[in-house]
Amino acid sequence: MNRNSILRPDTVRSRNTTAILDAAELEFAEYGFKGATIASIAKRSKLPPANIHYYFGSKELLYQTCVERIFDIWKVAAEALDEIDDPVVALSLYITRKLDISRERPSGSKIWANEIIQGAPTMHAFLAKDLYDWTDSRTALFRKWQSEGRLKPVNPNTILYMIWATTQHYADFYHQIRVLNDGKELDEAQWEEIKSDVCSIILAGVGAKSDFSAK
Amino acid sequence: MNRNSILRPDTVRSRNTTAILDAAELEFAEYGFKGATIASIAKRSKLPPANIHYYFGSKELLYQTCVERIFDIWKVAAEALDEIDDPVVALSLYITRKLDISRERPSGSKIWANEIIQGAPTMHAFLAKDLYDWTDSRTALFRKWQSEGRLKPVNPNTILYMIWATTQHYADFYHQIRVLNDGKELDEAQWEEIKSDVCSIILAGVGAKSDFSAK
DNA sequence: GGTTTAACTGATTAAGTAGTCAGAAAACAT
DNA sequence: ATGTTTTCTGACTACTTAATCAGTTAAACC
Repeated sequence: MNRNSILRPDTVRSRNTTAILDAAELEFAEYGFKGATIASIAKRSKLPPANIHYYFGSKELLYQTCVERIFDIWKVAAEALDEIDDPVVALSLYITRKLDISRERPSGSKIWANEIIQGAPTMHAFLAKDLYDWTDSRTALFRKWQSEGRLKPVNPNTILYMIWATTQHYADFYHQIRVLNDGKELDEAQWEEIKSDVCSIILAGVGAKSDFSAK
Repeated sequence: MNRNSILRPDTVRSRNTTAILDAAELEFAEYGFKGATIASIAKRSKLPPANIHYYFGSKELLYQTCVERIFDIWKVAAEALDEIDDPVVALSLYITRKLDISRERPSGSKIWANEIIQGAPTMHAFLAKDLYDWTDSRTALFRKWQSEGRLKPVNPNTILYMIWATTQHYADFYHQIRVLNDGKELDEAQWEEIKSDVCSIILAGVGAKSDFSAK
């Protein structure tokens, strides 16, 4: 009955739970909670359906475990805005990290998108508490920068939303981007160009300036 | 209430098909194609489930009709970039229109998001043909502006993606935005501020300049 | 090697699910 | 009124779904 084995070595249990979570992440990302099926997750993970209930108890609990795993990854990117007092460096680093995550783990972003579209039935508490507080302290930082003339006076929330929207667009809408890229995957050089262009547009857009005295 | 009454007057048929399409739009937006159920759409539209099959034949056809109705609305916004040769005016108008649509018809944007997340099983032909061509001609226009020094030299696709991502974010992620707005709906003044800030950030970000000779 | 405990799964259940269809009800024509 | 066509729907079918559970296999321990 024990769960939550994001644990050590190469036990049968750890291998199976990881395989199930990986499969579930793809399935939930593609079809949302309602549209996903245990049978399909079982097939993707090459395990019998009953095994999934054995490890996770229910579809709901599997989903929650999936979501928690995503949060852990996103928290790391969020730290970029925490300790750096230079808007140019802080925003560039945050945007770059978020784009890296969109590239490497698009499923996480898609699950989040599905959740919010559906009105966040599962994540509502997280939104209203953790994300609210985080956003609040970040917009306070933006306001400080604005008062120092290092950021243009626009609504700080709008700045955050634009960064989230744009960076996650490269995960959620990757299929569309690939079609418009002549059906080809984005290559290394293109990803670098995207990072550079998005940073350039946002930084110029919000009028981000490094501290003059430090220059 | 009854938008887009494809059919004439106030017949039983037109009232019912509209009620079903409105209900279906909400349902598909929330749960995607797989997650949506005929029974739930029937309940939303206050009609018996068999009636939906009577009018639309199948879930698939209902979905397609839904999607077509959305395209018709989006095409209007797309025209903003068609005939205006001033990047400042053209981009402002396009962004403003897209934000208006996100506010008034968020379901359309959500259905689109769900479709793309799932790899566009239904809209793929539209993506690869119509959207591809439209995007191609728009990015050509951006390149022309760039050669005239009226737009910063960044990848034109990135500019479009940022506009799409940001404007549609206010539809797809409205729930999150509302939570971060202290649980309150965005009011008229806030929407105006968003339009103004988004235009300001994007225009400054891409270095949009009106034609000097015309000034 | 034998006993206990944990890991697993095939078969089944009960609750949805899209779609069908015979025929009722309404609209229309004469 | 009467007959005829169109519109509509309750009851049904065939299938999918999450979840259960009895029973089997494998591992752990002594």
